[in-house]
Amino acid sequence: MPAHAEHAAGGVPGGRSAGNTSRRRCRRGPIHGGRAGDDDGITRASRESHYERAQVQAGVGEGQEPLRHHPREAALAEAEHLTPSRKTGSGGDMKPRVRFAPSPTGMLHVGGVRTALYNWLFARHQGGTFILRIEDTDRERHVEDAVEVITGGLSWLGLNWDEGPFFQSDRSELYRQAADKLEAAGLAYRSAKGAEEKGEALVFRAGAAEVAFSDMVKGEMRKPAEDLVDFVIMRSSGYPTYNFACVVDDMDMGITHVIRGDDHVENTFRQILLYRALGSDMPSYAHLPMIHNESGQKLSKRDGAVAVTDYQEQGYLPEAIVNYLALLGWSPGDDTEFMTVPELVERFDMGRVRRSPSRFDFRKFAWLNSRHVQNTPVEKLAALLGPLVAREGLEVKDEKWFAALVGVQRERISLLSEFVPASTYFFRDDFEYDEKGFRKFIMKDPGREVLRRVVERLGAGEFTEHGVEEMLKQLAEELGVGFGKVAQPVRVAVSGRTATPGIFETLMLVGRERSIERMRRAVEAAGTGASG
RNA sequence: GACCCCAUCGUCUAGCCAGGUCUAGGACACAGGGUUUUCAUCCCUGCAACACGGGUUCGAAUCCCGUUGGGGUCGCCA
Repeated sequence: MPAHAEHAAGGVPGGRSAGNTSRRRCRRGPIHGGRAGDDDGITRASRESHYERAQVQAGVGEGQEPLRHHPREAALAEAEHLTPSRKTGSGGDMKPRVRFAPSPTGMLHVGGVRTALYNWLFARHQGGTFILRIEDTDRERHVEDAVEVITGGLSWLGLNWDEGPFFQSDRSELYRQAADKLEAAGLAYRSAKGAEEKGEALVFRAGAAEVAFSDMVKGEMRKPAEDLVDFVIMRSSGYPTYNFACVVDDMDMGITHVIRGDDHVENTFRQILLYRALGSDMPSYAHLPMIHNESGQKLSKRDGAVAVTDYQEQGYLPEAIVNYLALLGWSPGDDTEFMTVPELVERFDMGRVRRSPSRFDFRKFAWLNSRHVQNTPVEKLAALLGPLVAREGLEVKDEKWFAALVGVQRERISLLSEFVPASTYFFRDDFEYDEKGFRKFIMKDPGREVLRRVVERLGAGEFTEHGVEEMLKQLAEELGVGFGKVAQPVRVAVSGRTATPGIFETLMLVGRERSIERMRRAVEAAGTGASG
């Protein structure tokens, strides 16, 4: 890993600076006038030149071009240049390098997952690199479990990373060096003001220049100098603050596009100041709108299920989570909503990300999950459901039988967790009868009569769906009643419920012997008037 | 409060940048109906939105300004 100072000062090819500089220069003119790589960065940076550069970059002064009319498109157009065809210059690999940089809090939040997903989709769509970096500067002392929650969650979702995970806690030297350079250049000063403990923090001089950037989703963003104040970059404890570590790392890792939640826009202004001071061009930015809860606020732990593991437990499929989260703030432009992961990768486009926040809608999420459940091959679904069945103490004695069961229940559940409760009577005989159903279909005519005759005939004929169908239909005819009058008593007797899969499939799944036993038992219960 | 961002059915959204083809399209949810052995699926129908006010224009959901509303950020947290 190259030391960051060399990287910044030398304009090392392969990093972000070489390619972006020329791009910016030709596309933006003076507003974001290229300059990184033209000088030695922090080694020669005096405070004045820092400010001058900033002014030029910010478009302050006479004869400047007004802001682009469609800044968002400009930012997007720039991102488009990161295509293989543009690779030929001396800049080396021009493909985007993005990162997901969560802090190890012990859970992977859906908002974080959405951020990770958009980074991942952006990278995969363009053939770029997706990097995982753990932001553990010092607050949380590197809890191993917390990291596994993140890596495990991303893996489960299929969001594989190409580099990392890197840990900020392992990179102190890098921050130290960068901080020293800034201090030596007079761009930062020591101060004990507001110290929580003894000792001095290193404070960065915000300077007197406006900061502006073109966001890929929000368009032109700017902040006047007077709204930017000095801020701490190195704590008195010797650890870097978030903004500082983030910039140093993004530079060092050659991050070309920073894609994160828009709760970071204020940080972005400060971070841009740091790029300038460290003599680097800045990356492109995409600030994603927040995901809100049902009351319209930023989704937080208080809103119930927000961790991926919560959804995992409730029986959401990873592809459904990915699909739903992708749709929260982005759409492909036509009416397509159900999409597989490869389709998402194919169609994802930062230019179609919305600027306004969206609410998390559990109903639609569940609906989408049901679509994915139905789209999942039976064998795969059976493998997923097996453990859930075992967890309830139920036993799968026959894999083929289980696959058949999964096949009939697949279209009836939207969450995997619904499978077991909906299927218990297929596993065990000690179910109770639905009170109303028992009275209506078994106590009343022709309930008992139907069951007596079915018991007689079921033992004899061919026990196949077709054979049973013939038999039951003939019986309905004999009794001069509709088919429902025959099917419902059988259904309640065999399952205890009024709603089950098709009666023939249900009978096949329960089996001949057990079906007969259950119907006898129902007749008996009806005789004693007990339905329990 | 200051600064920043946002604003189409209850929700997710298409349309907006390149104004007319929009009596605003789709989806979820909801209501009604149909298919059907129950459930589910499926099909049909319905309900339901351009926040408000100005301006520009022959013409505005689309462009501009303002208002209102909502959100975000204001840490030696990330």
